[in-house]
Amino acid sequence: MVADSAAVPGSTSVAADLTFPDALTGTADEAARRLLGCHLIRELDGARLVVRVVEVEAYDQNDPASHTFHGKSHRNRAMFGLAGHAYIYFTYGMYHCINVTAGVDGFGSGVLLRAAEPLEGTGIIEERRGKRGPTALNGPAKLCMALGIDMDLYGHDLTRPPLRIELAGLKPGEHVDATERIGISKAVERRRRYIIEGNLYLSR
DNA sequence: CCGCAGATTGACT
DNA sequence: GTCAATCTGCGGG
Repeated sequence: MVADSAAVPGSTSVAADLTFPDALTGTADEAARRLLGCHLIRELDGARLVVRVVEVEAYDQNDPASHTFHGKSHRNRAMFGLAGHAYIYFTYGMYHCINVTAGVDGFGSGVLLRAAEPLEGTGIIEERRGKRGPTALNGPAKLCMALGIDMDLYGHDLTRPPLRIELAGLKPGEHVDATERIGISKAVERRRRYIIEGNLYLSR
């Protein structure tokens, strides 16, 4: 039961004995690894939607690609708060993306949720998206569209409904890979995108 | 299959 | 004024 972290690429190790959100108070990379496989539980219009996170990216204040690199602002303030809350941003004039805040209070770090596989409410998710299969959830903005996540949930405590996270380990045989992040123009070479290798619901 | 343009708004070191 | 942690549809090979 110790062998887990040694088998994964990258330098950060992951202890399995912490619960959300205490497991996210370390580095963004540690938090990212711990969020892989977690369940996102959304109550929306009386329905219960559950998805399993399979792709994430780590960002923090020391990273030129991070929204927090230039310090605290009105837009990014949630990232500087306690771990386990929602940092949601609006981009390209029409999309929302969600991060789970990480680290200690006062340090701007978080984990972008990029892709997930549906576990419950698949029909509703596919109907909301007008798409079936992986394409309904395999991208950060798609994920938010599928689950009805927007600025109303900015700063939301993710231990509470209507949007909650429960940590969950990987399945036997699954393992984590670290790759370059997607869609950024700075610090492109940093391998802070973490995926469940080979999962069908990755964004690519 | 691939690549690219257009959409459309707000934040801004 | 610029540009963005994106997605989609369309046109070409």
